Amino acid sequence: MDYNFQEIESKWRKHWFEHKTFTAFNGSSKPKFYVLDMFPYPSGAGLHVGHPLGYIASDIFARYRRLKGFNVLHPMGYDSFGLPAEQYAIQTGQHPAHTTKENIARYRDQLDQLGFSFDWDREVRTSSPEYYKWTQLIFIKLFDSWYNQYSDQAEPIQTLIEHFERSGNLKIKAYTEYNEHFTAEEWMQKDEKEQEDILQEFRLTYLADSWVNWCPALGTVLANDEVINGKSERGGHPVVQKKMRQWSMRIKAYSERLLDGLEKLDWTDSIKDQQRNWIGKSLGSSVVFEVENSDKKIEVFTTRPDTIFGVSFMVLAPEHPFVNGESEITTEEFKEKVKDYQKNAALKSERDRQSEVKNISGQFTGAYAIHPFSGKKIPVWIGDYVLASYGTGAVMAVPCGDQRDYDFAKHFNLPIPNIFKDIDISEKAYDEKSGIIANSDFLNDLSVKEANKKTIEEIEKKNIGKGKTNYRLRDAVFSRQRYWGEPFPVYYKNGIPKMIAKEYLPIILPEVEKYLPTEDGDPPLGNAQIWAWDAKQNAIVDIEQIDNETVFPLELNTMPGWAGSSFYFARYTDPNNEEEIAGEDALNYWGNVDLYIGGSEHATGHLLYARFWTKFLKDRGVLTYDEPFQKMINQGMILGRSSMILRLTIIINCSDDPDFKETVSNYYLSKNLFYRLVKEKDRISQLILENLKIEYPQLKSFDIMCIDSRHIDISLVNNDNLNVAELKNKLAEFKSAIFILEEDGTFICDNEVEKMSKSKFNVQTPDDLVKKYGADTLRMYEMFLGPLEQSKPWDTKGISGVHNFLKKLWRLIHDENNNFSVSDEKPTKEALKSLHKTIKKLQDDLERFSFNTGVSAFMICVNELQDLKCNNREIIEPLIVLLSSYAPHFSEEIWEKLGHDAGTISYTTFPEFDEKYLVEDNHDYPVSFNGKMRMKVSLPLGLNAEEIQQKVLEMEETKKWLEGQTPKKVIVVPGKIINFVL
RNA sequence: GCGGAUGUGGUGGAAUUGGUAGACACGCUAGACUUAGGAUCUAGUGCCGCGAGGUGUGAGAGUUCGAGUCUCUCCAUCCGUACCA
Repeated sequence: MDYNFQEIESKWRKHWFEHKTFTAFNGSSKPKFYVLDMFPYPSGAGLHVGHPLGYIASDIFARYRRLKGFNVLHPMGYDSFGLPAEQYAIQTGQHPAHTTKENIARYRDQLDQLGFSFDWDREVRTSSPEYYKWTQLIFIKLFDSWYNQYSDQAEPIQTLIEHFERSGNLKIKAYTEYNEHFTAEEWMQKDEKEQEDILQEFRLTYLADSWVNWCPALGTVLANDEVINGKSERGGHPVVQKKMRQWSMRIKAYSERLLDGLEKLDWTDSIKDQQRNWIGKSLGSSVVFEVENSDKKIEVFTTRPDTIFGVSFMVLAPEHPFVNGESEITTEEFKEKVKDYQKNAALKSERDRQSEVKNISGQFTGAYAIHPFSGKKIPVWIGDYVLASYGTGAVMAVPCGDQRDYDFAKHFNLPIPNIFKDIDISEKAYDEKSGIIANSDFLNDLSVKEANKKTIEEIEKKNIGKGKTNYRLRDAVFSRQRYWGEPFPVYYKNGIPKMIAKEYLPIILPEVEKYLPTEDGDPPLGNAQIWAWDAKQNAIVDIEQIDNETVFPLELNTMPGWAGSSFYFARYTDPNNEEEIAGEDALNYWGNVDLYIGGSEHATGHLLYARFWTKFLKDRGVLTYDEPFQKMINQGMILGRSSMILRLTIIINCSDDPDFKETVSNYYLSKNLFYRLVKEKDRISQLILENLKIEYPQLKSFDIMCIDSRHIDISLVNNDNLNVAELKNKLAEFKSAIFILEEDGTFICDNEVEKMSKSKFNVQTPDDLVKKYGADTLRMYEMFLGPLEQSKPWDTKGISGVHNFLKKLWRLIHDENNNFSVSDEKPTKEALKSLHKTIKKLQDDLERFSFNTGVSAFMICVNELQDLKCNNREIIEPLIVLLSSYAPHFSEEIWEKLGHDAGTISYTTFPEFDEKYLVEDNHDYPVSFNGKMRMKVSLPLGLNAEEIQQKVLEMEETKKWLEGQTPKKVIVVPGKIINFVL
């Protein structure tokens, strides 16, 4: 073999490792550049070919920036807390720390194989105590903060307490949903518990009974983004609503800043829009409706105050306080019916409610509200299309202007007053925000926009509401009933949560016997024996010692997966700092991430939470920037090609009794036979019969009942051809299976393109390909596959093309005996042109992250050099430097052979592009007549438009095409095109 | 429903500011070398046509001397999200 990639690659991997070639130093006269990948969760399946896609891209870019003279930070780590390790632990009893360690080792091996230029000295693991110490510290800081809306930032809770002590909460403008007022005296009279209850309304993390997505199968609570279509993201188990005491993050306080911050980020519109929608800002107004014969007032939020005269009924969420418990407004007559309705609604999980979008349900409460302007009586209903968790949990229904209200009104025969001038609402609601308002007292003849403004003015004048902004974003539940996560630095003194002081962090995850919840339904940490806090000794002690005097119970929940990943980017900049998350110098030097590469699936999870924490940490002086990721590229998913075999379920009859039937389901039909099953039924049936007869000689009749498909391991399949013998050998269940083959003796599988997953047996690991073609080939091939941001099915068909390119280049600079050989002669003009064209193309491609066309540029260049038989040092050397970001091992090898110090190619400089080599004496102008290209003329460069026109008009060929006509106009773009308009 | 994308040969995909559509690669066809080829090299390869030529970027219109690219309408596929008042 002439290009011995295996030898070359292991040589350079070793060299880089031993020489720490890619260590990044804090502080340098060079400009900085921070390239970051979303760190992986180290799953048991190892890396598949989709994982490295983004890493390869970021590595190419990091190496490119190094050549361009930047001090590059390019770290890697592991998001190593998570559910799979825990579930594995539940099944096998293996400690998650153990499996996590093993998985990380495997990941590291696989990553190393690919020649990444990570600075491994900066590795972080979210599950290591040295790291989660900081996660715990941030939690404490959040607890110790409130959001001051005057300064528009988070501030220490102490300042709020001082304020309460001085003047109560009357003059404060804080982010909270607490709406009672107290004076300084009243504050001082409250006991510790009462004070803490109030403070919890302000703290940025707080305990609350909240409706949570409870997953009975996993025995845990899930965040909204961990629930997909009413099922858990992991495992797909059903999720129901449950009220639990949970830690929550007051992310809502940051709604506006999270929205604003998007403006200055260089992210795709798609992700920005997803975040905008998630935050869901809407402008409108609150309006208070009095209730007849009651002192209760129903507050609603509406984005359409202009439609206030179209209100014909009101709807409360079934969970609304006014239809529950003491403050109930339901009349005696309807109490029973309302209770029934609520019971039914509560039984429905979120999923059921969703799937019943079209089903309209509701119940009249017997109560009436009073319209604030017309004074009319408005019936109050409850209905589950109104959500308790959005707005005030109550709506003023305007059936003529909102389709849902319209449907509700039609269904329950409620009036639908029309308040739009010249609009027909007999079929459906008119929900456009335009038109003229009618039948609306003081709003008549106003446009929607004017009426909106006018109504808010009137509402505010009457003091029954005010202009208001509402956000869809909800506070993030932060507790998980799991073992394998960060423990909270929290203990409970008589039910009051207390933070453990910074000096005693980290609070290390205790050992447990079982990873399942306890019998009482406590989280797994409830199984820990050594899990109580001695507040005097400041130490974790045995739970037996709990006396609630000096020894207290510790929090049993752990933190969610997104905790550790919300600040890791900052930790990389100063990973060994034991005093702070990162020192000021490191923060100031590296700043935020310049380029972040990862999947778009984290749009409303990780990417939102990381932004939230960053803004918070900036407020509290921990970080120096308020957006973590300046530019982001979202790589597409690499899909797998699954192979499936088609299974027949056949009913057979082997006796004379027609009712004596048996079912067999171990017959498999080759794909092409299956597709011919309809057309050539008899022939295929005959084939099946022949096979059946072998096993059932007594067979009288048979009938195919159904056909289904089963995933099988793609390693047993080659070009859709199943290796039947190996399958039978490997899996016992197929030992006695019958495979009905094609005429040529093969068994063809069906296939489908879908997400790679262990359960579909379609995972392609990079290992085999690295073995067969080398890491450089795989790196280039993954880039060559197509635009980085596009999802695409994995397909190895084209890999030989990329491999050939490297072989070709190798041969170009080696003689027949595989000895390195370059010419020291001056290169030809053509060769220089080819080189400089490539430099320019490559640089442009890299700057716009077009990695696939970059690979093509190399191929074109090498093809040209091969045609020119050019192996001049002056061409090869810069070309190798260009190539070093894509194919680092190959390039290092040649670089050394060219006489440079080993391992120095990464820190040489990117070749300078010189336009002079591209300048041609002549340019082939396409000449078109009326826009149609007819001929090409070669003209010297440097002529102006007029001269070009003159020259072309004089040509015989031109005259032929003009056929004696005089052109109306001649368009000449020097260096580009000549067009005659006839 | 709403939001975002994407539609180009047999296939993956190029075409950066409107200026020679299909670069590059796979595949395929033919040939050379070879004991052999899943090695290497040469030529060809959008479609129709012997050819001149015609035609061609999901469909239809428009702007322009000129449109894959800009505008409008529609269709298809994928992703995200969903009773948000």
